[in-house]
Amino acid sequence: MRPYTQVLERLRSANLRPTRQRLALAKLLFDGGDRHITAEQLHGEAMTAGVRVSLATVYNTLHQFTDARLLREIVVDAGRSYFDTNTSEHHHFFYEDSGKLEDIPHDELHVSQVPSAPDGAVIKSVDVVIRVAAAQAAQ
Amino acid sequence: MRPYTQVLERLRSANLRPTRQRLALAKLLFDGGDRHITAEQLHGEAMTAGVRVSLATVYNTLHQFTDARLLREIVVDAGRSYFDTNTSEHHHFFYEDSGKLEDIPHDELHVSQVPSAPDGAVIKSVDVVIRVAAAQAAQ
DNA sequence: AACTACTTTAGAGTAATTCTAAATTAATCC
DNA sequence: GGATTAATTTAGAATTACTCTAAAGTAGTT
Ligand SMILES: [Mn+2]
Ligand SMILES: [Mn+2]
Ligand SMILES: [Zn+2]
Ligand SMILES: [Zn+2]
Repeated sequence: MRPYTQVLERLRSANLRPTRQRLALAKLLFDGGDRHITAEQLHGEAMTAGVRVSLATVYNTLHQFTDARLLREIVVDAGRSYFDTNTSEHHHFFYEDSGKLEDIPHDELHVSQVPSAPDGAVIKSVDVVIRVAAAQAAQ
Repeated sequence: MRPYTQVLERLRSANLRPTRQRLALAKLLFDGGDRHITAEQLHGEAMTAGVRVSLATVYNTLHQFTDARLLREIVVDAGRSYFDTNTSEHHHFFYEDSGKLEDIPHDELHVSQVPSAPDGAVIKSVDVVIRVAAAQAAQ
C-alpha cells in the first residue's frame, strides 16, 4: 500500500489524471494479491470502504486501466466480464456452476504454434478459458 | 439440403421434436458451410427467408442445439455470443474492429499440457480466442 | 378424434453495460 | 493564489442481449 508511486507513474504515462476516484479504485484493485473482479463487485467494495464513486466511473476506470495494461479483461459469459489484476501471461479455469475464475499458471498450459496475425492486424491477446462443470452435470 | 434426415436423427436422439421452426432453423444453420452466427442474425435470416419464428424460439433452439452438440457457443465480448456450426475441435481469431470470428484450423494451434480438471469437476471445453486488431490501433 | 406433453410466442422483465450532458475537479498559466 | 481550460465524474436515461411467463398452438400417442 506504499507503492502508490508505481500506479501513479503508470497513470501518468497513460495520460490519466490521478483523481481521487482512480487512486481509490487502484488501491482496492492492487492492494493484496491477484484478483478477478467484476465492475459491480468493485463498486460494492468501494461503497463498503466509504469511497464515493459512481458505477459509470468504475466502468470507465476499469476500461482505462485495461487500455493502460494495468488490467486484463476476461470475458467468460455473455453478459459478464471479469477484470484480472494479474497481467502476466496466464490462462483460466471457469467454473460454470459458481461463475468463478481460477488462474492456470503459465507453466501448466502451453499454446504452441500460435499462427501469426493476418496482414495488417496485430495480436492483442491469446485467451484460453477451460470451462469446467460439476462431474454429474457433464455429458 | 437433402441431409435433413441427419439433423432429424440428431434432433430425435436429443429428444427434440422436429417442429417447423426447428427444421427451418436447422436448414438455415447447416445448409452451406461453417458459420459463426448470433441469435439476432439467425432471426434476421429467418425473417428474410419468410420463416415466421420468434426471437425467443431462436434463442431456445440455439441453446437446445448447443446442448445436443449440434452447435458450439463462443463468447467473445461481454454481451455477444456466437454459435458455431463447426463442432469439431478448433479455435478462433476475433477481430475486435469488425466483431468477426474466424476459424483457426485445429492443426495450426496446439494447446498442450492441459491440466486436469479439479476434483469432482469435468472439462466441458477448451476455448482459445486470439484477439486481433488493426495494426495502427495496437500499442 | 381425443388426450397429453412439448413447443412456441408476445410481451414484459432483467442484468450488464453505455451514453449524455451538466456539474465538478485537476492542471496550467499568470 | 486566483482565473482559465480541459479532463473527469456523475445521475439518470438508454441500449443491448438475453430470459421469463403464462397462454395458445402443435406433435405424438392411443
Ligand atoms: Mn469492455
Ligand atoms: Mn447462453
Ligand atoms: Zn487470472
Ligand atoms: Zn469456428
